[in-house]
Amino acid sequence: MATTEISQERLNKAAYILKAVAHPVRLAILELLNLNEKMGVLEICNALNCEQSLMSHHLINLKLKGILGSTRDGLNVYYWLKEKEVIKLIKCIEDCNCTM
Amino acid sequence: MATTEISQERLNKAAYILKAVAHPVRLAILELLNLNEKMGVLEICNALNCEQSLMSHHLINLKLKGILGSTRDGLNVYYWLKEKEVIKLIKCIEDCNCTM
DNA sequence: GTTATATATGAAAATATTGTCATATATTTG
DNA sequence: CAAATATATGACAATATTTTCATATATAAC
Repeated sequence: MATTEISQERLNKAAYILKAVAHPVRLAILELLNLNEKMGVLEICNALNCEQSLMSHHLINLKLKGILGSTRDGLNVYYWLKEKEVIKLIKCIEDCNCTM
Repeated sequence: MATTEISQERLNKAAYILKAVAHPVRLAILELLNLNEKMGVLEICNALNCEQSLMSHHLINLKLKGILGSTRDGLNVYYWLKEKEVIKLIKCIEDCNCTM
């Protein structure tokens, strides 16, 4: 073992959250909700040009991990960015000189 | 389209880099190399209890994306953390209240 | 050159994620 | 209650990632 505390559980959690975010559509959702406070599902679908069912899957995925919150108001369900910290991840990558 | 510049290409790149990092073993590699400057492959394998061939795949993956650098010295190949910015990603997640 | 050691490679199997589609549920309106 | 609209769900197909294994390559020592 190495000199440091590289706990398996901590790394698993970090990877789990990173995976949740590591998808172009989900990143777009996060940025959108960072700008817009609260949005309905169809509104998000239209803004990101993504089919409703797929969008639901993505939204629920992010909600399950505590990254988004949601509330129903009549027919609509509104989502918002609950964990604003994740926006930093995106900013952070923009500072990287990683290659594609 | 939304009010903002949510460029597809930028999001694809961000997702691509996040995916590279979003794996417990690769996260462990990054932390290890953040602490240790330069390490040989077997050294990393032993520290992280991971089989050689699998480790090579991970290391080459990270190198390809510009996150690690490597150099051969005799029989050994040494890897180092080239893109230190990525460490911030891990720190960033630790500040999150995301659930597992 | 042969042997030993370290690392890389490629194919294939195992597993996980993503996308699609049909349909279910929830709510509102008439 | 029936119809319309918004969202969620679940199964399955498509695709991508991860792991394993056998083997290749590189270098060093003899």
